[in-house]
Amino acid sequence: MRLSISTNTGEPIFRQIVGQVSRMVYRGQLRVGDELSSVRVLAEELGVNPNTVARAYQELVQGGLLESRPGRGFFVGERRNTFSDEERARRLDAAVESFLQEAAFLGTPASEIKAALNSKLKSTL
Amino acid sequence: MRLSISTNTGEPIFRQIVGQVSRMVYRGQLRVGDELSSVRVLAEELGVNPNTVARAYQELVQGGLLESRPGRGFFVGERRNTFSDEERARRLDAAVESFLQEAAFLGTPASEIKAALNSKLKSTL
DNA sequence: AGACTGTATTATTTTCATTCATACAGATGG
DNA sequence: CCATCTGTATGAATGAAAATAATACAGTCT
Repeated sequence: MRLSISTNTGEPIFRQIVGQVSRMVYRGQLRVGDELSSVRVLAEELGVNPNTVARAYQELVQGGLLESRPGRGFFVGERRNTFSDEERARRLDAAVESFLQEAAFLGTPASEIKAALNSKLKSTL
Repeated sequence: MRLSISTNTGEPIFRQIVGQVSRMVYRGQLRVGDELSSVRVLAEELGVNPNTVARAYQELVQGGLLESRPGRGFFVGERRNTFSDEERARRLDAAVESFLQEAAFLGTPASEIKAALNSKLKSTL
């Protein structure tokens, strides 16, 4: 399933997994019905504890991207809206704000900010 | 200086300060030569430890936004490039990636992603 | 039956942000 | 000159969260 984690970034491992799987679903690299690596297998591949993977997968279930079939595995599900409009807007706003704060810290011009975003949106979707 | 922090978000306080000051400089709400609230005063205002504010300010000095004048205070300085092009590109890329991961997790359409970003770029700059 | 799956629980370790308590030196104004 | 601001530095303690570890149990599949 080709996931990669970094341990030096401060970004929690379970959150890295959530983010990467989210993007793979978003891009269509993972489609409805696809089965994910099992908790234990992915944990082995990444060299982390199974509990950590399980937590990430649970988060993705809560987020409406995955379905759990006990005894079988985790599968990409039909997208469900698990957040209220307010909650979703609030989280998106926080994400934008966080992004712009880092861009401002780096002194990145607005044009360059848009370019960086657009390039990633086009090249991967 | 109107800064606001939240303690429930998981985002470290010192990082919130760095981000907010960065944005104020980026917007021009803080201009070259302007003096910032002193470490102890801002700490009092925010109800946090002076060390936390000091750490944030130090980070902003490292980032090339502020200058420290011992015994006098912190001031907005002429913007210095303290990061190599590679480092800057790397950090910007990481920020974009993090942003897109959250957007993907929320299932936000590309059009909405751009809209959210553009609205913040226009309304504040 | 055996080997996988997810799930659950409890305890422990680790890491990091934050607080607390001081202390010291430079700058400033009365 | 002295009081009071400023930044800087240090070391210890606290707290919270992530991650690990060790099991155990139940469902599924061949």
